[in-house]
Amino acid sequence: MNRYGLYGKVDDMVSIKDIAKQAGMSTSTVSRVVNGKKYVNQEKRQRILKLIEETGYVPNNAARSMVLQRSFAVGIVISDTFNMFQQELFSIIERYLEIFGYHTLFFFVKFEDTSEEACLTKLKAEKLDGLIMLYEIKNPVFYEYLIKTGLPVVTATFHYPGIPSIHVNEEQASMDAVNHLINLGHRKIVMISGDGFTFGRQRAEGFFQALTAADIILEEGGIVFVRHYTPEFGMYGMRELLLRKKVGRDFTAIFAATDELAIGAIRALRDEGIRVPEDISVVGFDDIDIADYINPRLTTIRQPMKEMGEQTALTLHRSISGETNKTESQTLSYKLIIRESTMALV
Amino acid sequence: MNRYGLYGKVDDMVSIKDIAKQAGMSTSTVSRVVNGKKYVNQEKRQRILKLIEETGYVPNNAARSMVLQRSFAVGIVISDTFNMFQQELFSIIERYLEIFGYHTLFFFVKFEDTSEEACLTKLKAEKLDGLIMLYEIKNPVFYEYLIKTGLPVVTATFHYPGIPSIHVNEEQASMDAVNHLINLGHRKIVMISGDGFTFGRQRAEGFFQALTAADIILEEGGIVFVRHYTPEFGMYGMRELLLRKKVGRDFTAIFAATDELAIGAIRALRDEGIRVPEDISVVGFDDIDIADYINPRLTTIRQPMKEMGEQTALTLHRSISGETNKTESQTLSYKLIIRESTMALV
DNA sequence: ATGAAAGCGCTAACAT
DNA sequence: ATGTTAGCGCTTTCAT
Repeated sequence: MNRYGLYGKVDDMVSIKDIAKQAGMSTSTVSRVVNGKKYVNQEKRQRILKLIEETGYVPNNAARSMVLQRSFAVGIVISDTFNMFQQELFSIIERYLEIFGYHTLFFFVKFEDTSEEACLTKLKAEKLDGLIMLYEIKNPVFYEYLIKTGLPVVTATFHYPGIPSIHVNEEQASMDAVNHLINLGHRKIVMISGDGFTFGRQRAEGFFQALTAADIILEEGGIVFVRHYTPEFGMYGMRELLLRKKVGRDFTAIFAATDELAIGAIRALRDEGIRVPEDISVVGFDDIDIADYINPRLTTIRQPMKEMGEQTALTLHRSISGETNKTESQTLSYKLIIRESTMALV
Repeated sequence: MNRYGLYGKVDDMVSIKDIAKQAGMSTSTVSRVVNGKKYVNQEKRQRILKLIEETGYVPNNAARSMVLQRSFAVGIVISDTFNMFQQELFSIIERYLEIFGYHTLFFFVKFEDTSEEACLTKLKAEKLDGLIMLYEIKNPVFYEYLIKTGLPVVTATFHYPGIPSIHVNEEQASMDAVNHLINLGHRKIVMISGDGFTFGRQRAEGFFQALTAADIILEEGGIVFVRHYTPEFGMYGMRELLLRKKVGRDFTAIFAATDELAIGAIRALRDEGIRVPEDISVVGFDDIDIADYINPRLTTIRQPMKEMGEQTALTLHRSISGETNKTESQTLSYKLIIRESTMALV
């Protein structure tokens, strides 16, 4: 190992000094050119530009970040097992962030307990301009740090007191989903949700409320909470429900807290020869891309992903830029998408 | 805007100086403690450790990266519209990279022409320890730069001359997939692939070869190349095929270059009332998680994702560490997974 | 309009 | 065992 890099090759990275030397000028002048400042002679500017072009010079981020005391980078905190909805969302966010001129740093948090702490440590090591949270960290210390340092933050798909968030009214949306089932004549409705995050509880809450509003009494064991919002766990959840309840007699419809849960549930039903929607209607939540391609095509709640991503990035950008228009949380509108997985009770 | 950060709050980031001052020692000593070096008095070490704990001090990455002339970060170049296979793959890679002590920087490349260039520029701005490519950059200049600088690189799922890669024998695997169909009695087989990347052509090549080996002549128009490997384009591709060919008479089976293409194809077939596998057998490629959950469950080629991810990370790590055991490319073994979407021709 | 010099936070070589 | 110092690449006063 030598100063030219670990792998024993000469690090022929060109620096601002190289450009300056070759141009016969000072680094200050080069810096001015690079940053498009005024007060540089046109000829010299051209010469430097040419040199930059030829050498492929790009300013070093770390050095830049040091002097400027900022990184032009925003962090995105996300589950390392992000689901399709989250993927689509962060792809959109990332694209907007790039438009606004930020780099994006991902902080994947794993399901283990130590991971949230590790995430905070990694965060601190960067001079982030801002942070977007797509994963609901549980440890309050994390939020305390964010608030203490005054780092601009926005959360999406969940809310934490004192931090602007972009989200949908989960309860309301879930009520709409369940009401769709009720309007179709279903009275015996069960649910699969997850115990992991707030949205899982909120969606369950909406489920309860819709039932209550329709004077339906949820039977004992009519809801299961699984560990992850994946097809696999949707399948497990459905199997559990099937053990507890008899199709037709005990339930004719099911509300899954996410599309992926719904997909797993449908498979479990199919494994038992139960047809969707003829025997059981299924409604999901999120409207991930694939929801329109599976068999049967899934009835679900569409979250306005594009708008969510855009607003999340924009809100953060405004917060970073110091536009102090008290960026409050935004509740975006969702939409019930009726497809093939639900039908009227016969 | 002030020197305390853009957003007008005091940047109470603690630095090594703060710790040193509070401890009444020099920054060198603190640095030694932070980096677990020897030659520090036990008492002092304890005191410093306590201070670090209390203040929540974490060394600044940018500064570290500057002196050390390396970042402890490896870049991952990936499509901004990465598919499920790629997602699963990079999640695994990211996990191993973390185990090896690297940060991960993502470089999303978009479909636009300018994006590859922009990616290279962003790359240069970082003092990366290494690079993993999951997206097949077309511009040779990119590779030239990598080779010229001697940056450790490994590509996964594709190969570029002179750069170690981790992959599967795409042609062979495709031949196996098609042979499965042939063994089932199918002789009239069509294909949907994409024109984007090498693997799309390789999979098509395997398709041709399997046909040739079985003395089957591919009819004109029996293969369509779509723009993206998504369900949506799988649907378009299938519709095109349906326009050209008559089910049963002209084809009884289809090979899709990816599972996502297969999923879209199946939906297009269903839209026309054509049953899978009764009327048409379908085989995909990748074995993404969802392949086992859709209806019908998909017959496909399983790529050894876990092993690919592990080997990719490991190979890069070795390359960075200077273990010069000429890390050659590795061809990993795949497996045909037979599920419900294929059946014997009746 | 341009350059010299200081300094961002950190590590390592050198001195003690 | 510990401190002093130089310097990583860059930007920005401050002179000129």
